[in-house]
Amino acid sequence: MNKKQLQSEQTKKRVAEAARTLFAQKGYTATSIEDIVAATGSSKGNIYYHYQNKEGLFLYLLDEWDREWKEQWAEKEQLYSTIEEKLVGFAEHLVVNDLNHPLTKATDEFIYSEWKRSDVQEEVANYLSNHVQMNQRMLQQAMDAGELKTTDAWTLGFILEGLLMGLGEMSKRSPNYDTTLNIYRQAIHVFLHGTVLHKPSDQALAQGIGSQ
Amino acid sequence: MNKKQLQSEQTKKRVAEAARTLFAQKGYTATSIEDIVAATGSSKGNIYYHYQNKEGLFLYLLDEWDREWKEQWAEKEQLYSTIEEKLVGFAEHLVVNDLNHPLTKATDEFIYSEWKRSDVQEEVANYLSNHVQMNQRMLQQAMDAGELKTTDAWTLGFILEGLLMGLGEMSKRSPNYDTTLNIYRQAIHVFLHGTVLHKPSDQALAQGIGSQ
DNA sequence: ATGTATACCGAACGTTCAGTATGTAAGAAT
DNA sequence: ATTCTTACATACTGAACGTTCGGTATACAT
Repeated sequence: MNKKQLQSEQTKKRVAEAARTLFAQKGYTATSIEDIVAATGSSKGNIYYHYQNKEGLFLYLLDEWDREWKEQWAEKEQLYSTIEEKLVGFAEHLVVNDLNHPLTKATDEFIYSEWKRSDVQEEVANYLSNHVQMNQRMLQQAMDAGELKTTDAWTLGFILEGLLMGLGEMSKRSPNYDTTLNIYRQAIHVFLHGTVLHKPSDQALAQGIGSQ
Repeated sequence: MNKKQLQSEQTKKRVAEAARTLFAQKGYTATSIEDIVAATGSSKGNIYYHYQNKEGLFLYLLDEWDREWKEQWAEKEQLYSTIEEKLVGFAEHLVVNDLNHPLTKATDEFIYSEWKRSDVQEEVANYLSNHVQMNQRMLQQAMDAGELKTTDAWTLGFILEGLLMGLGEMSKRSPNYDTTLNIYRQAIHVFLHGTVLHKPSDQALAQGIGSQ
């Protein structure tokens, strides 16, 4: 690694970090290249030297994020044994690493602003599909272990993903950390144990015993 | 009502309808006032005569949508008796009236593109809060009727809203109607009955009876 | 018949912003 | 010592778009 190459790499990172901060603060569209120029002291031409374009710069940041996210969860996952622990841990991981990540909102904005472009749509679909499959594996394991009712694991994975994504969507608006964490935990509980009241009489009747 | 006023109202509606179609097809940002001009044959000045600005025009469309949605659900709700029927009906209503509504994506785009503006954020928060409260009432009724376990109805309403919103978010990408409807129904089932396998031994032990 | 408010037109403006063309200096290669 | 390449700077382009505004036509009231 040359002295020159080293310098170059550093400036590239400097740009990336400044961009991340700005995207987080102002959003994707509202952050202009000029803003990044002003924040880095670097020049416009230089940014276009290091990154293909504005979108490329943003996608670079998303890649970094995804990589880190996966690494961290892979480490954490091993710590849990039962499906309940695992799901709660997963929910917590989401709250900590996604909900509070600076780029969540900017990413949503980016996706929806470019929502017509098929390549973006494809990538999002891919990302979701991966997540659903991840959930599916997790749930299937639990089914095989006799922890969960045996049903279609893919559908269940889809529902779990929907639940967590929806909670995220809602929680982005109200930034109370403890409440959010609590809601996520309760949501996992609902996912596992449901909400209907099993009247003693019902169970008893089903088992051929008198009520009460 | 004058002949002139009538004409005026008609053109206003003509603009609204053309705008709705265009917003649905191209999204909010990508639809220019010029596009609407071209589609209506009306002029730019005329559009600004009838509506405050581009945003005002869009919000007008959202208002219409919301009004219709509420009316239709109010009618439907009376038809159900148990909470299970009601929730399934609710889910179906969402799939039919929201997921397939032309403005869903454009609305998301609009919200995220204007996500910095506090008034927009407030309105969204309001909208969500209303929905959660709606769910809360529904669930509280079911709790009072002994259909559901008695817990915090607000949290449960929040979770339900999250679940449905997340499923919507996911289903927007895969437009298979039947699959979507099926997933929603199963999601309601999970919400009500959970996913864990109640081993017979567990229940039996809890009740002090031998297994099987 | 005439004044007036309403409905509508369309050219022009001002601004924003991603992207490019061109220049240059310093380090690396020969 | 020279040439070449890399890394960065400056100035500029061109297009898009929301909004404004001076003006016109039409229906209605008096």
